[in-house]
Amino acid sequence: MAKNSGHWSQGLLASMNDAAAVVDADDRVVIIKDKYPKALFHFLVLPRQKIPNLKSVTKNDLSLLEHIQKKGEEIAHRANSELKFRFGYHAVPSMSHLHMHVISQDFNSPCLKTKKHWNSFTTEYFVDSKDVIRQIKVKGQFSTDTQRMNELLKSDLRCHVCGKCFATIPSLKAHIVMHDVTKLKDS
DNA sequence: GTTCTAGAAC
DNA sequence: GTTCTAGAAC
Repeated sequence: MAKNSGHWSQGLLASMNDAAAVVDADDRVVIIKDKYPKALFHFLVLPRQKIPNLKSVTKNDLSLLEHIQKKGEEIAHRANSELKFRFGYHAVPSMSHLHMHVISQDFNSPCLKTKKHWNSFTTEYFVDSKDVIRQIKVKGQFSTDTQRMNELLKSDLRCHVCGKCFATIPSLKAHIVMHDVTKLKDS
């Protein structure tokens, strides 16, 4: 076993080979359930090709990125066609191996516990797949302001539906369950 | 990425 | 006294 292969940041590689985690796969991608889902439905779409992160993506990978998004939209619709979903990448991911999040916008999950969790899915730290693809098309590569992104994670807790601010995670969570996320579809 | 927990915040 | 957050993890 190579050094570091068992490190927590390599966990997605193990999950890709875990039959219990995999929900779908084809010749180019594997789709797994997030081990600690931050919403009712939370999947990760990973390319079989070993791409560490967005920084190593080039124009040669555009069709793969589009395939990843298409497969994500499919699994979301199959999981629940009523809920609003978002499809995108963390600007500064913790886990190695490129992965696109497919996450329903209820954020109703006991695994969502911290300000970092919340802000990583509701601020610009979450980059829509469409915007990643657009940037690769225009600039040929993905770039991000890491320092600014890490500051965004410390932003005040703000409801992603109505914009109201909250002092604590529990008060925010009590608030967001009152929004009917099925009504947000296509908004 | 999570777990654990000290001490801040209430 | 309890809730909640934030930083270390060798």
